[in-house]
Amino acid sequence: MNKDTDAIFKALSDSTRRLILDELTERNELTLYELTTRLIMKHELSISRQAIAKHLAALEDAGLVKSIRKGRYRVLLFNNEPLKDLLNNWVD
Amino acid sequence: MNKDTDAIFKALSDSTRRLILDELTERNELTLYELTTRLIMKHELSISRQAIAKHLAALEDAGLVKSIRKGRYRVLLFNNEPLKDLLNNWVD
DNA sequence: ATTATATGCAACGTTATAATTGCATGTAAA
DNA sequence: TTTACATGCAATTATAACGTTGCATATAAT
Repeated sequence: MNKDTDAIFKALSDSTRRLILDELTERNELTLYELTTRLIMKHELSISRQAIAKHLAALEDAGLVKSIRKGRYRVLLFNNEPLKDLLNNWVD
Repeated sequence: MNKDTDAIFKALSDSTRRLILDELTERNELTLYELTTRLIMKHELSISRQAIAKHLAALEDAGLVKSIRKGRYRVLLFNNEPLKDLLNNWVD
């Protein structure tokens, strides 16, 4: 019942955040800008850049996304490590 | 992005509901009454029976818990089927 | 039948979450 | 050094989630 686990499940509970993870799985190293346009264009999502940035904050808080500054861009990296044993208590 | 997936992740996003799943994993076939006393006594949770009933509704909605009436009791059964391939898109 | 027990249902208040808007900062190109 | 572009931060609003309270229903025991 640790705090990290809670952050992970909370992060996964939103469909937009899961979509972000899907995008990052398909094509790692997206910038926030690229991600935003992809979500809006490709997935016809109507959402602001700021809203996406908040979702990313939640994902980073859970350790599911890392981000590094590259020039004026912020590059996003998916980290699935926290997911690996997440359901092991319930699924064999 | 289907509705079921959303219900499952939403169900898992609450720590009390995860605790309920833990209890049902440890000892299947609990009645709502037993579950309530266990959560309150054993885990020192301060929560009403009605609140637990709502959590169970969420878990049932996600297909994670089944319940059957037995006399005046409601017996709860854990079903981990919906969890089995839940993270497969992200974890190998 | 009456009483006790286990559960169901609905209205309400409080808090948390998602998203927007507006402005500020930092970096790159002209 | 302007100007454009990508991102960061803060205040606000709207909605959803969690929990409580009060009452109703159903089954079992006396």
